Amino acid sequence: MTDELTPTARTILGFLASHPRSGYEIREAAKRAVSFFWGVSDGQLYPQLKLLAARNLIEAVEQSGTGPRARQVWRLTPAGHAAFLAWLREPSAPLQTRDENLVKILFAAQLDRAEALRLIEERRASFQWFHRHLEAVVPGAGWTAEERAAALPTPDFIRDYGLGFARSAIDWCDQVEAELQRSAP
Amino acid sequence: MTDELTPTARTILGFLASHPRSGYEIREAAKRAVSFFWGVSDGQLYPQLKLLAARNLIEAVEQSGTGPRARQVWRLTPAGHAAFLAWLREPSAPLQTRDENLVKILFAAQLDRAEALRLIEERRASFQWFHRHLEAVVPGAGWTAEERAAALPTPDFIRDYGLGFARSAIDWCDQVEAELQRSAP
DNA sequence: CTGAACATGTAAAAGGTTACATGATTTT
DNA sequence: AAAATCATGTAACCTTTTACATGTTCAG
Repeated sequence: MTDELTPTARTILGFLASHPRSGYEIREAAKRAVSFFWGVSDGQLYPQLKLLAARNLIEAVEQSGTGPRARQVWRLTPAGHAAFLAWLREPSAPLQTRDENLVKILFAAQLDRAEALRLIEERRASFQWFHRHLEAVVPGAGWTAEERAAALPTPDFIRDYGLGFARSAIDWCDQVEAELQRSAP
Repeated sequence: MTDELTPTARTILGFLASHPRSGYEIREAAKRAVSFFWGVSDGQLYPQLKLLAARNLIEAVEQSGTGPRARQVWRLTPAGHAAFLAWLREPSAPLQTRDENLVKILFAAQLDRAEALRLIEERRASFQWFHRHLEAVVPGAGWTAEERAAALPTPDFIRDYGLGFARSAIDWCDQVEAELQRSAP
């Protein structure tokens, strides 16, 4: 019985902190809010819900479900709420990304210029797609009543973070491309 | 026998592409060049080297080692070089990051303003540390002769990418902080 | 002579993704 | 009537991390 929760379990606590939700709702909310820097897959979500329930951090809400497979809504217990706050107050783990595409760029010197350029174009296209996708997210849309009523528009913060990242990455592509074209005229 | 190589195995091919190295040298090179967005741990490195050798993608170079535990230097076989090039030419996997810290920010609306501010300060400190660390990396230092002789300074590209990211993240912290302070004067 | 850096490895566990399986309800 | 979406779950697999284990060589 490791005392530590997994990152996914902590995220689940976060989504339940504002109000009760079903597994499916957590999944959808995660997709909307954090899909680009945080994935929650079914294979983790439902087992972790059971695990959190076994630990008394969440509990099932009486369900008004219709069929035999009705959706199960969960809410935080007082212990769960305490665990959630403790998590937010804990020192954060250092940032760690894994981007194989950058590794490719590192080795691009071994391609000829045309192929190296193609690699950068591909990167740019990917970042531009990301940027467009985030721009299409209307701030405030799709939030629950609680989220909209909150003093801080934190989902917008996350969106801004993504937009800033995408912009800086696209600029970087431009610079690298310019240098590639300068290197062998 | 899955035909696919793991990301770590592909990275190893990349480091061997310019010239032969030992496992230890790959580890050190990876630490220098990509540690912030790509980790290579011992527990992966050495087994993957054996696996690549078993697949005939790399081969042991005659070692002039002294002791019973001499370092083993590896080089790409022709098949390994082909696999390396094929990888560079493959379409890239979409970017996927996992940053639990951003998840915390998403839920920061449930803290009072002082605690939310603390969360942002912590983020900023982390990004600033990252930025300082990259600034301290002297472009071109620690490279091998081949790397320095290459037409493209790709390790510098990676450094620039990191610096751009850090700058945009720090700016974002400033903006969020300003908004937090405006929200409840 | 002691500690740091060199150098290679193994075992276990943790965590996540993918694919599969099932069935209800709603929309077209 | 078919297709999409809602909704929950399991099993297998893959990859990575962590901790452990071992021994050498060089510098202070």
